[in-house]
Amino acid sequence: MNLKHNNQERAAIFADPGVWLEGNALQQFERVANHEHCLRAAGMPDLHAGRGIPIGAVFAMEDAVHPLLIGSDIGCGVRVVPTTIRAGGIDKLERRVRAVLDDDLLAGLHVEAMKAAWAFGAQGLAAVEGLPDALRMLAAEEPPCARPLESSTKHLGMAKALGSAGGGNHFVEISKVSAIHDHDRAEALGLSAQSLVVVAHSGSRGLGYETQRSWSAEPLRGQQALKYLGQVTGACNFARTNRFLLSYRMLLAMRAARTSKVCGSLDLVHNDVTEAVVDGQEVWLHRKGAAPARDGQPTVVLGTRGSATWVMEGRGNAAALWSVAHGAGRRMGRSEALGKLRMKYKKKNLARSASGGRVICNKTDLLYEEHPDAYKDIEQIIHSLESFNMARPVAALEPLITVKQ
DNA sequence: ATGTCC
Repeated sequence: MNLKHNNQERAAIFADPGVWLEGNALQQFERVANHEHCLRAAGMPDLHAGRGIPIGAVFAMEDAVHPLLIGSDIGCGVRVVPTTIRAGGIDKLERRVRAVLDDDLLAGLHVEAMKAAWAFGAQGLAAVEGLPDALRMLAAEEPPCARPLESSTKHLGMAKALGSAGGGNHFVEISKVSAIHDHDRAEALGLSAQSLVVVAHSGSRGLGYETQRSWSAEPLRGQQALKYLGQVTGACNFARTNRFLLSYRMLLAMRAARTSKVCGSLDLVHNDVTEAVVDGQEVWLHRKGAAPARDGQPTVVLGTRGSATWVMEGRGNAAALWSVAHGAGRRMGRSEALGKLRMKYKKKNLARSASGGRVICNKTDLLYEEHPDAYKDIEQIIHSLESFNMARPVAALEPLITVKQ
């Protein structure tokens, strides 16, 4: 690769030789890495092309914050909620999931919930009177969030997006712990063999989209940067709350929406900007589809609806900018997947994945675009993360019921 | 990705 090197480690892609990387994605990565203020760049093994900016990468930028590197889905991430419920009959579970999808989770308190979400994250829902008691009790267990500088009034129109996954690769699912690789770590996280787990992948919906739209493509410094970062904080709080609510809905279906049945939770943001020190220098760490992987801290790498999601333990690899892949990474673009997979699979066969999981999705195109075949092999991604000492496996979560709506 | 193009 033709990268300007200050030293050999300045920009690198952390993927095993066997991991396929699309030429366009490599070009996009190279272009950002060669930016004059990019101190370091790390490409994850799930690197794939985005709209100008590659997805599955981390960029350490000196001097300024670059909203363009974050894009519209500010605060996008993954939540994992382990439970004490043992995997059982899937038919009954699917019926219950379908039943709860019609409920109004927020009981008509969308605006109040959104204000609380923006300012305090999921914990804020505990203080919203009128919400269901079970929801408020679970919310009270949530960790506190950073406080944004501004209020949320500008984005109140986005309130109704709270509690639904959105489009694209977003989903909420019920999985089971199908394999445990590190018993001590798994136990510490509340993950026991064959127990049910909720996995939610979603972001800040239209709120992040509007935030991004309100800024130009220019890098931000000083007061401008602070203002943007405050909005990122609010969008991240909103996105975390959204994942909390998506998870809560699945917990309701599992009859597990109470603190005694929930074994903690993980919530990892893979699309944001944070402060860090790289090579002794303060930088803005832009994560674009890359999950944090600090030493000894848990992280999550998403599979597909037909392959396992992995809970891992970060190794704090500084060369990889303390990050891991956020998922399997696309092998095919959306239109490519639509074209190729429509030939290969009949629509009626898409309601179940090859591994037997159920899929609840009323958009036919999305079923093809997000088909497991459109993604790289998750095992290769996990192996890459191990071989580069970025993270090590803790437990595999096999999807049982995937909801995309 | 997007209260997403009608």
